[in-house]
Amino acid sequence: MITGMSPYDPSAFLPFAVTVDLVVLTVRGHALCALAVRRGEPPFEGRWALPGGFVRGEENLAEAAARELAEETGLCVQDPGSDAPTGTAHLEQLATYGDPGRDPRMRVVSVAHLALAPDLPAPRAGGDAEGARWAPVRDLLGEDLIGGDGARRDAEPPAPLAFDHARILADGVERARSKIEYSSLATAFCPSEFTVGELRRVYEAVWGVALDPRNFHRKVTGTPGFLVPSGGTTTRQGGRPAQLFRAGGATVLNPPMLRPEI
Amino acid sequence: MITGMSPYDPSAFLPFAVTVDLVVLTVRGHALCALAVRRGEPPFEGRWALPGGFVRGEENLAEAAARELAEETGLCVQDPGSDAPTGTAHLEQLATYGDPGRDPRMRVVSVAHLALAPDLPAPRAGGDAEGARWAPVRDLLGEDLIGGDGARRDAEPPAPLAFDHARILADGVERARSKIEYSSLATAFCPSEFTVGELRRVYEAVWGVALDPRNFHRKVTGTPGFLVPSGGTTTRQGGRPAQLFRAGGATVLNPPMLRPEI
DNA sequence: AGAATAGTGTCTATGAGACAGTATGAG
DNA sequence: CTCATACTGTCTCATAGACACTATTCT
Repeated sequence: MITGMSPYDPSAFLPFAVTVDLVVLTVRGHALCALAVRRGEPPFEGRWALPGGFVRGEENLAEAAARELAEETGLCVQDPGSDAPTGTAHLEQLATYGDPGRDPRMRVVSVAHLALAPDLPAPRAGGDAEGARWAPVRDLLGEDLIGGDGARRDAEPPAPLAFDHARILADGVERARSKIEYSSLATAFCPSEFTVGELRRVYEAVWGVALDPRNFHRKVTGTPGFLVPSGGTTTRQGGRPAQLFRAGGATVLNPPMLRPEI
Repeated sequence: MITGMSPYDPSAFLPFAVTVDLVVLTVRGHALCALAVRRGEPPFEGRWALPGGFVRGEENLAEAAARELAEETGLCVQDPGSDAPTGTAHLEQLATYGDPGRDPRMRVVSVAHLALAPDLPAPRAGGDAEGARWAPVRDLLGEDLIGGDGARRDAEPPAPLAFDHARILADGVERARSKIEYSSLATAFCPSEFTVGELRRVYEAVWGVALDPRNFHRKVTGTPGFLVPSGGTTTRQGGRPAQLFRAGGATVLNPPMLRPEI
């Protein structure tokens, strides 16, 4: 890493603050939602932001992100062996943002992480944040201004997120939309047992499209390793009882579940 | 970014050094190669490493990566408008590595970038690096120890890369292998004009497989926006003259060019 | 002529999308 | 009964992979 400088110039080393920011996504109702915290201090005081915090001296980036996630939501990172009381989430590194001036106070490089969680937990405000909530992604990004399809007429004007968090959130959402195509990650949005219909509603919420229930059923049950029947059935959605499944061992989907174009 | 700490703890802010490391890939002969520089100072003195350097105060991460790339190779980042003399390359952020102890001297967070370049330039050592070379990825990663297929019996023992650069390189290679499936990025390995056969050899080198020339031709010429004929022909590969193409405007390939499994 | 590469055509298996039709519960 | 959801089956079209065949150059 400290190689290839020409000429070698120690004065080029200047100290940065390094933080982790979290894009925590879940599906509530029929909408893709993200965790937002209200800022309790300047800059952007009172505005919504992504949760995050400094990386500490003894932890690596993934550990810092997992710690922040636990502080904000109580969620533990999915890890076979450690049984979590409140729920488990998928966590992965997203991208790093380090433009000069993205934080007016100092030079901050933020390593954003993406977390996918089931709907179970109620958000809990951590520490100095005055509040936390699950907000529909379309509200946070102000995507529905022209929307002819999504009928939204809420009073709340979409105050933009603090810092460059709108871009980070957009990048995280696009990563999630893309990854559930060719991986089994959509099950991270579901509780440990779920039906094919519930999994389909996850795909519909993340992609924002309607899917054919019959073709979807044939596809996901036909992909080896994606779903394993857990034996039980449920009728919590109404209608004929549906078979319950757990996530199978497969992480990569072959063939992929390509989202319909436009 | 500086939100959600509980309790708010200014002492948690400790200074990091932030660097960019580069995974620069090209196709030489029939092998995927990466740019490696020899370290001229401890730690890991004399060992091969990825090129990289500190992020300066006034530049963002992409600018720092582009500057390092130009210093090491003379390549300019692909950008319609700016005509580069030595050649252009694709550049994108890869991932960030920040484990404590990855650099024994201090806490360093490295934002790795991935660059894809055509074979034109000879590597030029920058500044304090005592040398630079294009090395086959399989040599740098020591992947060919058991290889029954790839006949390699070179004298050079694969001394592992310095720091955690082997992992960074592996991540970059995997990103490149995956991205040429569903994007037109493979053309970044080609000169401005190229034949279908040359493009196929790029895919074969990156994936390490043999592809059917006839199906490949039908596929790439049938994907709209991937290739546009430039009018000329060439016979530099021997055999019947081949039509020359340029990269089309499409960045995403639909349908994708899926690599054969196993 | 023979070797090498370029390019076209043809067959087959597989999967996606559209949609008919049946099964089983709640009210 | 009606309605909602679950599930199965069938048809058609597009595409991938395998491979025969022709075209054009070089040695």
